[in-house]
Amino acid sequence: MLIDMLHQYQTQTKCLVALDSIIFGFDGHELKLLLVKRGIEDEHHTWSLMGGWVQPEESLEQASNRILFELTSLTDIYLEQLHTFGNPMRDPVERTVSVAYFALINVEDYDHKISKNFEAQWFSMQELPQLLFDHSAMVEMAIEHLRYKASQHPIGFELLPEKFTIPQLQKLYEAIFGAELDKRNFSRKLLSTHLLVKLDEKQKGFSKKGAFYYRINEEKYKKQFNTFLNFLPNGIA
Amino acid sequence: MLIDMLHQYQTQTKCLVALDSIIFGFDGHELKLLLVKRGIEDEHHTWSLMGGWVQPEESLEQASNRILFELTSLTDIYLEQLHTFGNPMRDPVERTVSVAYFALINVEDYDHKISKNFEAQWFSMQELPQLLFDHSAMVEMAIEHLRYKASQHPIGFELLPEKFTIPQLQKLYEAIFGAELDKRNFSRKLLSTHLLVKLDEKQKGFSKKGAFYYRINEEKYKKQFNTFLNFLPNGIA
DNA sequence: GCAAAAGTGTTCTCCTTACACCCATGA
DNA sequence: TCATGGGTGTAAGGAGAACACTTTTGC
Repeated sequence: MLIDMLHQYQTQTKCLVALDSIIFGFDGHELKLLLVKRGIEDEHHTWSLMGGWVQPEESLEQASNRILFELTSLTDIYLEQLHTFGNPMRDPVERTVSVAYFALINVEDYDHKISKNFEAQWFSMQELPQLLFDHSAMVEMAIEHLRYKASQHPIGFELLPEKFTIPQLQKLYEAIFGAELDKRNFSRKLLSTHLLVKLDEKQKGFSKKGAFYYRINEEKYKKQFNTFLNFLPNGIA
Repeated sequence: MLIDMLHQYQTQTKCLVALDSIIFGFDGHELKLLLVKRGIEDEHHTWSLMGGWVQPEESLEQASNRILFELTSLTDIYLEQLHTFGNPMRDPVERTVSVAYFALINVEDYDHKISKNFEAQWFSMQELPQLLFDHSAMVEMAIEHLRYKASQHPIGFELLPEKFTIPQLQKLYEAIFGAELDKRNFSRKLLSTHLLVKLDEKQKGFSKKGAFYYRINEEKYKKQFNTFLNFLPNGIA
């Protein structure tokens, strides 16, 4: 027995499809989340994730890149689909299915380019305000995913400038996991991947000795992306 | 500057929201995929994933459970959201965003309960037919996810009957990964989790000696689900 | 008694961990 | 010269991998 598909297309109720971005940033000390203010009748001036509607002619990936660009003017951002949220009551205005993407950007890049069309602000993960709808659940899931992902891949790069030092990267990992790591073991494990290229330049102004900058070996990184490593001591996560 | 949200709700074009299920099964030897025949004008009698439309009053989880139940009459199935597919051209009839769920069931359970409303069939993963739309990409992603998940959690249970033997579970893992595993190391690693309860009963009829049945310790399993283990020799995956 | 699958133990190696000292530099 | 953070080496313990023989029982 076959399903009469064409009939079904016509009788189905359609649904609004939105997209929300969980945007993580790192300022050198703390992990941060980028939020925007939204004005909605009942809930005026609530902070929320940056979001938007999926347009008729664009894919979800395109929509997520567009929406991120509208806010930050950044392209080539690490962006990954996280989960789709579709509870009928999640948006009290009208039923909306929202596809959540999570993004990693470095705060420096962003600050130059912020769009004035939005009232946006970085929040420490420790001090998040009340969020719109089910956005808190999205953030929760995103941080969990970030932890998992960072524990398996050296994904932390994406949150740092192109040139970064190993101590910076370590601080980032410590911020993500809320735990202290041993610098000797961390740098050994990291360098053993051969994904980092040491530069001649040293970081100035922060420490007296100065730490060497590294950059990522893009090619090798892409090739090895699906290689599972283990960036964490066993006790954590 | 605030976004005028209410205005935006009214002017957005809506979209069909569907759901597709990648249903894995295991028959003791091979990993299988459950497909249904769909009749669509241009592409008559194409095999496809089991799918359906998300109804106005139901959540995505509810929809995925309902759709699976319609086909298999099974409840309490392992079901997990995989990814949402939204390319504008993925469905030539009309733009449809599809949320893919992946499901694990054991073939025995299913065979008694199959609904006659669908023409459904198990396919070996080695011999999949051409699939509708982007369903092949969904299957691809699902098998990858199954491999990852199985490498970290003893999730294979879900594909087996309630009582199962360790050699059965090993065969399942070998089917998932397409690799042979050492039975001594496999059973040691598995038993070290203390997630299995040995039963007094032995499997009859398959081997002469007979293997002891085990069942899972549900409580412990749920508690430890997020514990990452490592069920695979390093070389694999 | 033999074929076929079940079940079990040990050694070696490598990765992980824990831990402490010297180095370079700016003030 | 001293304070601050950067950078490296090593020894001990544990987990993973490789590997072979005994057990059970249906035929």
